[in-house]
Amino acid sequence: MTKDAKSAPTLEDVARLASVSTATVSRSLNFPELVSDQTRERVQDAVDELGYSPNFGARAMASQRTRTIGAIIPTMENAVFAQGIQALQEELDGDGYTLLVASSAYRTDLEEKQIRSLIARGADALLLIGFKRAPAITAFIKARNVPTLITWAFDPSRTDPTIGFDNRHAMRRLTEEVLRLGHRRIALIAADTDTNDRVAERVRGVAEAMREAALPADNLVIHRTRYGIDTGAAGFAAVMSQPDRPSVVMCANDVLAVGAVKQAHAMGLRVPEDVSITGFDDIELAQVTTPEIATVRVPHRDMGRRAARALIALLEDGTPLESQHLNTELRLRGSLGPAPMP
Amino acid sequence: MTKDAKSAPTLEDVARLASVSTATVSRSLNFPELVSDQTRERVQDAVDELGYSPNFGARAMASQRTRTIGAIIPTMENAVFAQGIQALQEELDGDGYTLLVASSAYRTDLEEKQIRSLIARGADALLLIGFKRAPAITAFIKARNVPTLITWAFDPSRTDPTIGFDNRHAMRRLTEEVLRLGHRRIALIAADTDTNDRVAERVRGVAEAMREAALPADNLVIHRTRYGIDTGAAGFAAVMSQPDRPSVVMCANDVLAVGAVKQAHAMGLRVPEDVSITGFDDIELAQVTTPEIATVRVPHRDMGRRAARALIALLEDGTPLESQHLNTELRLRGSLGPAPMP
DNA sequence: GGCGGATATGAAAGGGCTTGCATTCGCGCC
DNA sequence: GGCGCGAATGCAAGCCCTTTCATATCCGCC
Repeated sequence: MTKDAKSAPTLEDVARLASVSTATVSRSLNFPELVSDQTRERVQDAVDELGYSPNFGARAMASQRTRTIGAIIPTMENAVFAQGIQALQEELDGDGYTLLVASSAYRTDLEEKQIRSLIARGADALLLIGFKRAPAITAFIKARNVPTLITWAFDPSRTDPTIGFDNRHAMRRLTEEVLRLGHRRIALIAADTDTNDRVAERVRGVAEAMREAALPADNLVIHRTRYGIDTGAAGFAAVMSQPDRPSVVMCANDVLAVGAVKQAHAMGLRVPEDVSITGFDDIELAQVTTPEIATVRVPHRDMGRRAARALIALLEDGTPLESQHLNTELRLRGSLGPAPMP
Repeated sequence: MTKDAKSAPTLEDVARLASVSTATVSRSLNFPELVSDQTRERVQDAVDELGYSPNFGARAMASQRTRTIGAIIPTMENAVFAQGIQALQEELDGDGYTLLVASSAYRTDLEEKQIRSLIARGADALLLIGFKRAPAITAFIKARNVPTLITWAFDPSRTDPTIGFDNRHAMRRLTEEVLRLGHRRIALIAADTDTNDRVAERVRGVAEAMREAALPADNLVIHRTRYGIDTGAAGFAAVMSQPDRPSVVMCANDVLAVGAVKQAHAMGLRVPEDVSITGFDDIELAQVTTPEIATVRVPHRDMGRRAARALIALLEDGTPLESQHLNTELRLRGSLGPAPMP
């Protein structure tokens, strides 16, 4: 009856039970090789008997590290980031690191709050999506000396360590393919580009390809909306109800594209005979519609895994973070076909 | 030049700059009403100037609470839990609580690890999915005195505080509807029931309805598999390649059902003319296929919100957790039709 | 037998915050 | 004018661990 039922056993409780000092218990748990077999066993027994597990806060405070990586993603509601984060998590887990995930709902103010919170929680490093954020928060991270890795984007002109892909280039290639199929009037459904630089790049990619093909800017209609199947559907309805209908509706991600396909069905339009639809990301969702969605394959898992490896190498051996450029691939599927004859 | 560029400013730094004691700074931040306007202002200025934010570990240690709720969900890879968790998070956030989410990949051993980790991190309360777990870990939670709320399930015979719905009853009602449409041979694609009690209940619900309709147990074929669109497709292919084809393939969740629909297309089977398909959960995904999937609507968001409210009420005012039974609703959609004439 | 050098352990100093208790101050009131 | 009281603040203990430095022990070897 030596312990209060209410509160967790501490190192000291274990030490007392094992008749050693707290230092020895700590070593026995963290550096078993520094302790004699006999002692280690006694300590282990005590630990088991008490059901001891170390207090994270105290440990963080004493050791000044947490083996915790913080990641902030824009949303958990759809699968866009799920795979990459899952891979990140698995890889970190294998090396005894814990991933803390927060979601910002695509809001920069929330992202800032989450960044502060993760740093306050002692995250040894951060993983963020995209480049765009307020200078103040970037400065804060720098001042706190927290290593930070950017993903889901790539920009050679930036010096921030990045493991990602070139959104603009990928979208440009997809657009070139679209143009090759004879499409001339393009609608683009995309999220807000002010806070989402990946989308801004994708939009730019479309524009670039069109410019290069000497098409007037008027031939591109951009519809802004939140991400969602429902908003994709609404967006599709909106762009298709205009006087000069586009022959292809490109979507800045697959979730929107799925909504678009759904809406096309609802409006009695055949895809791709009447209208083509494209997406971006190549999440599983892209292959459940009929027809399947033509899209850009993003190496989500690979990106997550590499990010984990880079962060671990940094934290364990001090290997500096180095940017890595990953390739995307076109996935041309049934939803994209030749432009209908006028 | 009073601070080391490497390390974060502390309460003491702020206190010094504001010419007050650390106690006053602490109070000024946590209980502003206890401090004079003038002092509060000085403190705030110092905080801003230094870019101070409190060290979470130290705070947790000193105050013995973290305003953090831990949740462990089986997977983040699909949307089954996403909505509920999102709602939970939003509601907690509004009251200054932080949600820590971990995923267990449907593995009990991982879930245990995560539970320990969340408790070590000082979670003030836990939210878990379903009832099934090892007695040892339940005892551990009890010993640590961490309030725990169960969700995504409901079992009146259990005393554990639960906010959820009755999986068995829901599936039974859906099955009754299936039988009413003349189906007699049923295939059921479901995840492993040993570790997943929600699924076990759903399976039981189907069996109950069939027994009540005096159908022999042989008329139900159960195919076990992991959750996934691909595994759903494979499962569908498997059950449909057997000699005595079922007229309906019921799936224990929508993700599997989507895979089934996809596979039906691939096999040239018309849904529901040749074969009916049903799901469970009513996630967004269920409405992107053609035809849309008949399923059971689960009040995800409501569940998340209520869970948050209950936990906050407990932590703030000591209001004991009370179980709440939420209702599900059938969503009969195009994928379910009358059994074909033999 | 005694000494050097591993090897194993202990004592104690933080690390940053909260909070009970003590102290100070200014005010109203008798 | 002095007393009591509430408001504002300070002091210092305590939360639980890690880690440096010192100490104790044991071994082999000259």
